[in-house]
Amino acid sequence: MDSETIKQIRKLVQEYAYSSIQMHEAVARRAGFSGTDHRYLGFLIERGQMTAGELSNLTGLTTGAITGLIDRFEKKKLVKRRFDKDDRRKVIIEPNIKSIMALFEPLYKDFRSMSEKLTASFTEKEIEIVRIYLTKSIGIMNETANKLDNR
Amino acid sequence: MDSETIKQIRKLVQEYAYSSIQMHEAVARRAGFSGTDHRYLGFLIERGQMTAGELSNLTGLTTGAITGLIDRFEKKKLVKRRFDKDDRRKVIIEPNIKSIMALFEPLYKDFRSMSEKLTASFTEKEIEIVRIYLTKSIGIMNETANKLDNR
DNA sequence: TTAAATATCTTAGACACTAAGATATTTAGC
DNA sequence: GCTAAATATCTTAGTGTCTAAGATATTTAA
Repeated sequence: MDSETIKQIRKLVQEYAYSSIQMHEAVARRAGFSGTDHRYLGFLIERGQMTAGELSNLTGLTTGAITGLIDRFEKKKLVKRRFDKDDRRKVIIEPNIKSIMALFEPLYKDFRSMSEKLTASFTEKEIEIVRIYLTKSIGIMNETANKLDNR
Repeated sequence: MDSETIKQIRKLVQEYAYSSIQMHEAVARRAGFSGTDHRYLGFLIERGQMTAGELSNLTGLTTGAITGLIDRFEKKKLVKRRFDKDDRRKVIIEPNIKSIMALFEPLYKDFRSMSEKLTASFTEKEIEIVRIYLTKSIGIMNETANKLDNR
């Protein structure tokens, strides 16, 4: 493999990350979220219900910040608080998938349609290459993040 | 193209975005940056010097926030302010590439090495597929972000 | 020459974050 | 069973970054 090619791909991956973040920020602004709340809703959608403490670990925010986060989401009826029946200290955050989706789906509609068209423009064999690339990259990024957070 | 495959890729792309953001956040924490400053330094590295106003447009922050941002970076000697010689109202932000790199490179070292190994594990033809996929995805994300920001 | 436009900075107030401690509940040792 | 320690979340005080509005400095255009 040409070292020039490797360099080119590295640059592309970096650009991809920035474009991705920019798009997420733009969506957040449109949905009326300040800062990072959009991302945390994403976690909740992706992983489903979790306790306040789990969300704290996942996001790196203190439990105090998480309390405020849940308050904001609850006020917008995007999540519900529920005490764990086996451990009443724990607060389970139940995302209201429907309301969250209804909020963001219109904003992602065009993106989704264009992305699907892009995927469909590849052959099955080609998209399998992309699939492998993405999967392994995700693994590498998670490993890096965990290492940096001493986990 | 199988609709199941398309769905799978969509999910993967989403997961990729979250892992990428998580890793960037972890790096930022380690480098001693609160919040979003890491990302803005990334813009400066990627695009090179720019005026305060350009950074304001790019980030969506007000000019007041940009003033504070540059102050923080300048205090850490990561950028320098310079007046544009043709228009002395403009403040050109000159990133100190060396100091910024020195700050982040150790944190990205392992990631970079793993990523390069991953890229090298594909054939030239395969990586060309990945290259096309990433390039077109970047285009789609930029278009989406611009549309949402009414640009 | 001067008014309008432009680019950045300043300031006051809003909001989310951390750190530390309070509260409520569970676990473990006796 | 009782009590101390541990755990999970919430509360509070203080900090930092953001926006909105207006100030300042410079350029452009009439």
